Amino acid sequence: MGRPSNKEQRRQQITQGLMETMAHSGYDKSSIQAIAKSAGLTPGLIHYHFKTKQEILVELINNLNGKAQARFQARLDLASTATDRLNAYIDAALALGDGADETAVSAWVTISSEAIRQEEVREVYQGIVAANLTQLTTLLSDYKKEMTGKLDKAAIKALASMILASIEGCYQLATTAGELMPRDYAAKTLKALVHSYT
Amino acid sequence: MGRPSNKEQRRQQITQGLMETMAHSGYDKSSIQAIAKSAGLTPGLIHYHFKTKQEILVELINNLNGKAQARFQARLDLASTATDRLNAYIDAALALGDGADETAVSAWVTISSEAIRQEEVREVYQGIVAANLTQLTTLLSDYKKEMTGKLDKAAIKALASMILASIEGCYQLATTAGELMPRDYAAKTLKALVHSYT
Amino acid sequence: MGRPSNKEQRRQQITQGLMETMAHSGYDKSSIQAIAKSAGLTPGLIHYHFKTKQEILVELINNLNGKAQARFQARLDLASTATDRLNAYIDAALALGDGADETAVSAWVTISSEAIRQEEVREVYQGIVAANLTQLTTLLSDYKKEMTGKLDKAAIKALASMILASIEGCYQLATTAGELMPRDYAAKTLKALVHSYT
Amino acid sequence: MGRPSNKEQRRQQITQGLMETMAHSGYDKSSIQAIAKSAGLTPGLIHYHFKTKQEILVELINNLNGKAQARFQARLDLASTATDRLNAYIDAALALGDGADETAVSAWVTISSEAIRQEEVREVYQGIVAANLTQLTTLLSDYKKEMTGKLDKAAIKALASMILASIEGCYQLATTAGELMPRDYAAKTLKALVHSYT
DNA sequence: TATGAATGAGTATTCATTCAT
DNA sequence: CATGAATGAATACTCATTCAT
Repeated sequence: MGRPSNKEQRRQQITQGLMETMAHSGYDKSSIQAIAKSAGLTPGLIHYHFKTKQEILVELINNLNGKAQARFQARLDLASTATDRLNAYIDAALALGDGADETAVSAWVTISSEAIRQEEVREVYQGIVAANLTQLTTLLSDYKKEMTGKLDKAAIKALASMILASIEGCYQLATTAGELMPRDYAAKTLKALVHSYT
Repeated sequence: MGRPSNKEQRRQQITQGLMETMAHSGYDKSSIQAIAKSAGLTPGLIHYHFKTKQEILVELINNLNGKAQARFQARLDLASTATDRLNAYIDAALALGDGADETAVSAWVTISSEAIRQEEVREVYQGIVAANLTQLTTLLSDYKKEMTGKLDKAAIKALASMILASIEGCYQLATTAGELMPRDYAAKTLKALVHSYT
Repeated sequence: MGRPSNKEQRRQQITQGLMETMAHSGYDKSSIQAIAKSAGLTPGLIHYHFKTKQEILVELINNLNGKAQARFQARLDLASTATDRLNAYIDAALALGDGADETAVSAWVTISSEAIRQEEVREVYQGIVAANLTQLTTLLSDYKKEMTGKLDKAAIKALASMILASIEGCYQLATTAGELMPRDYAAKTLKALVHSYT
Repeated sequence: MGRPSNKEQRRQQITQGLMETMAHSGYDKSSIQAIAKSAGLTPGLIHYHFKTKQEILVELINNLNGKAQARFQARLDLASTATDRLNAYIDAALALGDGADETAVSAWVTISSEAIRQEEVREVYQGIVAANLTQLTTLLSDYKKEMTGKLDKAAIKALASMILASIEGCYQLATTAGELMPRDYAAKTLKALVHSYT
């Protein structure tokens, strides 16, 4: 009895609203009123579903990460070798056409920058970075076995870090200076570098 | 007659003030009040020397870029081969101990993110990106000749872009998740990747 | 659902607040604080209902013009001849006892002066001037027919302009030097001048 | 000994500076810095010659009035009859081509409006209004004798007031809605009205 | 659930005036 | 006389959050 709950839908609407405003206005300039407008809701309702603005941000971060993981998993299902799996990771991160979902990429760059100053955001963000480093380390270890590469543990960790850094850097340059970048260079070049190295 | 000018000194003080507050509070939260406090000046005086807050930011960007170029030039003077010169570039960008000047690096990451939303900042930022791409392309072309590498023009452009992205990504991860990163991995790993590739 | 709207009432309160402060402090000195106080509201609420201070001013101009037109219409209903109608116009403008609504008159003088410097205000103000010139021209044409006057079109236009100028001038002197002016001279003298002329 | 004083010249420069900025920015927006710039001087020097901003305004009012009187006197020298003298007054005020010295007229309109709110300005302004009323009353009395007009003292006072109001109104409309006004209507129409009336 | 009115603290910017040189 | 650095108070406008309905 009573109307069916729409909490989940509303929360989705709201995080999407934040993502869109944040993509071109940044986090600070994404006022609750602006988010509300972008989500087609009213300011009061935002605070009915989220206690604070930061709470929306955290949920958005997790949403974006979830989608990225899903993209990776989808490609993983088609991969049979360790090389395929490593490529799947890089492609899932970069092969979207270097900015397929421009809004999401732009929002992610902004999130990285918010991680510098908001403790709680930093924690969530670092959790995601740590998870990705682990994931990449595993992928690289398997890959090394397959290739009888000579990398030691430290080198693998360093390589994983550099791959992650490159990906984040590509997001950033795609957002801030996309016009200056070559077409579709990112995934291809990164894969080539990694494969030549191992 | 008249009081001796101290404009240059004051402008320096102010841009440094912005750099420091921006490094841990971001641009929006770097209020004129905060900048003033950090610079040991009064808010009114800030606006006596700079018309707008954005003007301070633009000057800071140019300052930081100038220092980076100076670091590169210094290393360039010691380099004799094309390989040395390429290494000099990467080292100048990354070998500061992955965050020697943490404040400047953190400020730079924030600047990249501001480039998304402030037109004028974007223009300045893109100018610097373009200049660096050109610089790197030249370095890589020379390097290729020296190594009889097989890279074509497009590949060189792509590699230059990826190197720049990696550097920016390293700055970002150093700032947002420095604890998770290996010690001193950045310059070493990037150089290794590039050299194995060519 | 939701709180009942009181937008119209609040906007009225606010424009009245501006009118009062503007009448004796001018537009620039009518701070949002001052308007808020005069309206019995908080500064934040002012900006909830009006985006900018200028928007309040524009609404006030239209309000004042609306009231003036209403006064004229009321007198028009009682007028049967062209002479009556012309008198109705002048009386509606001036016969309020040369300052019956001193506050409104004073605010209007200030508005005229703001029209010099604020583009948007000027446009609205000129629209009202133009409408009044048209109105007066029609009144004078009818009046001329009734009186078999010898005025040509250009003379009527000039006369309409002079009547309007005289009215505005009366407002100004009433506000700035009211004590020096004779009692109730305005409507009577202007009507006499016009009638003797035609 | 010592350099020759340039006080008078400096004061002139400064009042002219105020006149110019005030003409299109109003009094409040005419900052000392803006006046200084317009006068080709420095802010500090302004306050060396004038204690306050208001003092500049008062001197400007007197300057403008002085010039107006001079224009009238010049025409008066050519006038032989009372009619000529009355025309001389109106022409001196209005025949400058309805805005010959646009800047001065615009500044004067602004001054009228400042008279509403600044006590000291109002006093000076009212002094000028009073002097003009007296002047006009005398002119009209003489004129009446010449024309054996039937105006009583009260009517003359009322007429003088209306003439002054019309002049001020013409200034105002010339400044705020000049494009809407007929060419050179002002002096001609006002003289015609007055002469038909007496 | 939902609306939108209301608030209070905060922000960039302006400016008359003072004053060291 | 002259410069221009410096200040402190004021101002329009923003916004997360609360709350009456």
